[in-house]
Amino acid sequence: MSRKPDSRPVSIRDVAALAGVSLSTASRAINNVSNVTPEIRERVARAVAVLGYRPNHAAQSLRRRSSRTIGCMFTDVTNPLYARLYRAIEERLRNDGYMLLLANSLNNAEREIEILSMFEDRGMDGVIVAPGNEHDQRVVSTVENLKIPTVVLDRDLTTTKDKVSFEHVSGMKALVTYLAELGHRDIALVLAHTGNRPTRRRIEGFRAGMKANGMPVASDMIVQLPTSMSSAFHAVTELLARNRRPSAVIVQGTTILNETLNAISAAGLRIPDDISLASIGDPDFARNHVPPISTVRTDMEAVAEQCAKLLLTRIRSDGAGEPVCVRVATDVIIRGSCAAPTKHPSRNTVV
Amino acid sequence: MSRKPDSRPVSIRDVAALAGVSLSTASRAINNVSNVTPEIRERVARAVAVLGYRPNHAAQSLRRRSSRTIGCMFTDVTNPLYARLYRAIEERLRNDGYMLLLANSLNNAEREIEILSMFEDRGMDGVIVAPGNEHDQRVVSTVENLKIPTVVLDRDLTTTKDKVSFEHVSGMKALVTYLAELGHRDIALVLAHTGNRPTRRRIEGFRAGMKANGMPVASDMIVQLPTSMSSAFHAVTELLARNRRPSAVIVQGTTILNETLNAISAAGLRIPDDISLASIGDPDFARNHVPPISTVRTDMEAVAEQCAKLLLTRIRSDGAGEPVCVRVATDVIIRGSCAAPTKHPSRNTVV
DNA sequence: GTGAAAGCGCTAACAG
DNA sequence: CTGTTAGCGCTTTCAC
Repeated sequence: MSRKPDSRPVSIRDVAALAGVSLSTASRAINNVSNVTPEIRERVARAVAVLGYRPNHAAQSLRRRSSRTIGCMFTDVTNPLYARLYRAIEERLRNDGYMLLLANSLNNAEREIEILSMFEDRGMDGVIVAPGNEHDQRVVSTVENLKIPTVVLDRDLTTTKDKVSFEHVSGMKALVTYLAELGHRDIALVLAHTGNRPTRRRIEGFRAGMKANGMPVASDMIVQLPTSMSSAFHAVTELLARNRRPSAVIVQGTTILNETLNAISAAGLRIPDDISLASIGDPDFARNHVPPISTVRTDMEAVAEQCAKLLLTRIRSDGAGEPVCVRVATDVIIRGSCAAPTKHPSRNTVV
Repeated sequence: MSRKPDSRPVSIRDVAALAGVSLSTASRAINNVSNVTPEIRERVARAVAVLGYRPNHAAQSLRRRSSRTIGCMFTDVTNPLYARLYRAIEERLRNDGYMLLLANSLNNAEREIEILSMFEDRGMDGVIVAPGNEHDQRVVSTVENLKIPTVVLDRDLTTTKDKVSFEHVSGMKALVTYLAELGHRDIALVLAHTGNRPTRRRIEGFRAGMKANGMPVASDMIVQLPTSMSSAFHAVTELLARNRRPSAVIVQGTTILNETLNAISAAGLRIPDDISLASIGDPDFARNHVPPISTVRTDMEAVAEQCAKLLLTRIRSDGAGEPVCVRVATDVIIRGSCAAPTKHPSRNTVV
């Protein structure tokens, strides 16, 4: 049965020998490249099957100068948004035979630089990155100098790399408009304070939405939490205890949404009767919550699709061509957590 | 300045040439192997710096038969537990120069088999896997036949691979005992219905705990939800509406915890005054919740440490040695969500 | 201590 | 259409 003591796994040599053809013919047959007699192709295929031959990936990579691997660098997979995006990218890219290296940068500049250069050293065919340090000059230039196809994800870097960014502004604007049409005027926004694009754009969209609907935005209606881990509970509790309490709150991210729900419940308020709530980002539980939470979300499958397309195109063209910048829409998903504000019966305001 | 048109990146040849030494000496100097004159070492180092030489990973892998890469296969990174574990493993293994390939199996047997064989083909130095299909014979034998160092994570596979498993039983037992000592007798358990080890063991631990404290466990006090995505809200709502409502509920996982919180709040109950709540698994928001949720948790850093240790040992010994099975403790973290049951004033029971 | 040479497993010219 | 040959970039005997 077996001809070798299994010391060395079978190589393409063995296949060629068994099929009675040369090395290169075996290679061609296996890779369906150029013309090979059907009969020979068949013989080689059989030999492959008999021997259980499996190509050596390192050798292929070395020779082809391609690892069929894509590197992903995100701040933290622990963030459900990134987890979902990763899953979607993996799903999309596996169809093309790619596997993914995932590195968490944990927002650390040194580390981001290191990861990026490891990706390069390891011959990634491409990378998808969302550097936490959008403004760190060393990080920015490391990204810029990458010599492999690169997609920058939702960052405002000035770069010649391909980018895919989310349309936060129009989404936020639409959400605010929806709320305005419901009759809300006192709308609060609660989000984490990151210096990055998403936060900036969301605030921008919020402001634009308020303005477009002829509403002023009091500075204390935009609450930026120090870090994404800090307690939104207290911030929201404070918000709800104000003399003039907002009739609607927009909160960003899974963690903050959770804590806001907690705070609203603790305050004895009902959604949407006493207060309307909408979320930026659409964690699974938002849909299953009772009532389900309205959100403004970005379709991660679409994002993944765009990243993949850009990357694959760039890879195939060997990096040639102008940088492309794709924008992915952000949609308002209306569910049951927003309603017309009550005529202040339960508001703290003195009527 | 530059001597080459940058068509080919600099290779170790270039380094050797610039340093005026042979290829092999350059290699030895770079890898700090065998004796090399300090002076030559210095010259080579300088050449490396000047040229910006970076080893070709594919070539190294081919030659060394080691990719310095570990493959991780989990059901779904979207599960916060796996996300945290991944992050911890990455953190631990990067110290040893490893990067990680992450593949989501999505609980699909075909896919698990495919992923595993890709890991093998791609010359992973080791893999850490938690197959969703613990009982699928093909998956099991694929794992068993892997020819690379393997750690099976918290599964009851009969295998000769190294394993690291969580001590669910003792943890659950301790949690139930804690609740019992608080005075609870009607304790419900809500978890997702997976056929896998964690679920089985948790139920086992729950039962053991009840028994040890002289409490009967009514069959309807263990609620298994069809899938982890199904609505725990309704299940818990039903639980709370029972004539004899449980005074304490233990719920498993982030999603179910969320929905349970939602259901309790919707039912107008207070934690821990009206009902005690404890969680299996410790999502970040459990700690930040008001009141903070008591949990039984496994320290993912410890798990990562064990996985890494096992894998590294196995890699260094070239796979030799008996399979090792490590158990990681599961701890009860007491926070504010459990209290002595009230004397049924708010219970549905007719007094 | 250092160099020459072989070869990891594979693909891609280049001949025939 | 197939075989011969030359490397990809690196590590590692084996001589010196």
